[in-house]
Amino acid sequence: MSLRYALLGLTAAFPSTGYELARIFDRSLDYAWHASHSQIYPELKRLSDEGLVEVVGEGARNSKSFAATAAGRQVLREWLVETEPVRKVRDESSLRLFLTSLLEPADRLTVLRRELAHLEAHMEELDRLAKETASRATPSAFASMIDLGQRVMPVTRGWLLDAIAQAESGLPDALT
Amino acid sequence: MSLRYALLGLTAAFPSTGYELARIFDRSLDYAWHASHSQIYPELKRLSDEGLVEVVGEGARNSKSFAATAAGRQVLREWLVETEPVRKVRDESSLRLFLTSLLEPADRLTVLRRELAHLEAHMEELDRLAKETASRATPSAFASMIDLGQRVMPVTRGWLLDAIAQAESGLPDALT
DNA sequence: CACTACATGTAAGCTGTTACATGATTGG
DNA sequence: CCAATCATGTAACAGCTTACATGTAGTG
Repeated sequence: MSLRYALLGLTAAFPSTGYELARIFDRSLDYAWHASHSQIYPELKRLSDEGLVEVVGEGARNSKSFAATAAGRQVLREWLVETEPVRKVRDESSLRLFLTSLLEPADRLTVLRRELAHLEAHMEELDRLAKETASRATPSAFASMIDLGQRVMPVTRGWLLDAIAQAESGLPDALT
Repeated sequence: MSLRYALLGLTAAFPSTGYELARIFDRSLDYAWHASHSQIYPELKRLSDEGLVEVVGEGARNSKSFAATAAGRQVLREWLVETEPVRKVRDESSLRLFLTSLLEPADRLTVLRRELAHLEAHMEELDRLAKETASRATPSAFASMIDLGQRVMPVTRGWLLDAIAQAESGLPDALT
C-alpha cells in the first residue's frame, strides 16, 4: 500500500506524469522507497479509477499529468495521521553490511570498500541534488529528505571507515 | 533473493531453527531486512532441498536446527563479493517522514511526535540488545549492526526534533 | 539521420503478507 | 489446568521485478 500513498503525496505536492514520478523515485526517494515505472503506471491507473488522482493536463508525447484529488489527499492524510507506524525495512545494503561481518578479512575488505565507494557516490549525488533544490522553488518536503540523507550518510560512512580499518588490522570472524 | 542470503548468513554463523531465525529478524535485523516466519520456513526447505543448508539437530517440540553447508557458505560469499550493491530501499518510516512534510502543521506535529516516540522506543530496545550482546558471546556481526543502529538513530532523532520544532513554530507546506 | 531521453504500457513469474491451522512445553 | 511461548507449516492474495513492446521529440 505504501506505493499508493507515495504517489498520492507526490501528485498532491505538484502534478506529475508517470515518467516524472519514476524519476523522482529514482533520484530522490530511492533511499526511502523504491519503485519502478512498471509498477507506477498501473497504480496511477488504479488511483485514477478510484477517483484519488485525476488527469490535469496532457503534454507532448502522449504524456498525462496526474494530481491528487481532494479525496486522494484525504486518504493520504488519514493514513499518515491514523495508522501506527510499522517497521518493515528492506534494505539490501544494510543486510550486506551485516553479512559482510561474517566473511574472512580479505573478502570483507573487498566488499566494504565497494560499499564505501557506492555510498560516497550516493553522497555526491545527494549534494548535487541539494544544490539544484536550493536554486529552484522545490517543495520543502524534498529539502527535508535531502537534509535527512545528508545527516545520516556521513554516519554510515564513518561506520564503514571504522569497519575497514578493523578489517585491515586483520581481525576475527572468518566464515571459511 | 536477499532472504536466502540472510538465512545462509545466519545459519552459517550459528545453527538455528526457523523459529529462532524469525526472532532474530524481528529483534535485531528488523532495520536491515524484515521477514516473517511464513516466508522463512518455506525458504529453509528450499535451501535444504538445494543442499545449501542442512539439518544439524532436532530438539524439543519437533524443532529442527539448520546450518549452512560448505556449498551454502560459498553461495553467500559469491553473492557478497561478486554482486554489485543495489539501492532498492523500502522503508515505510522514511517514506512517512517525507510525506509528513506535506501535511499542515497540526497534523504534521501529530505524526512527527508519534514517529519520534516509535524511534525512541526502538533506540531503547537496541540499547537493551547491546547490553545482552555484550554480556554473552555473540558473533561480532550482531555487535557491528547494533553499533550502526546506535550511531544512525540519534541522527534521525535529531532530524525529527528539528522538524518538530519547525512545525511548532507554525511553518509552511499545508496539504489541505 | 542516428542517438538519446522522453513517455507509456503489459505479462509472466517471483517475493512477501495475512490469515488460517495445528500441536508441544513451560510456568504460574 | 490455563495461558503464554515455543514451534512449524500452508494457502490465497497482494506487491514487485524483469523482460518485452511501442512510439515521440529533441540534439548533434
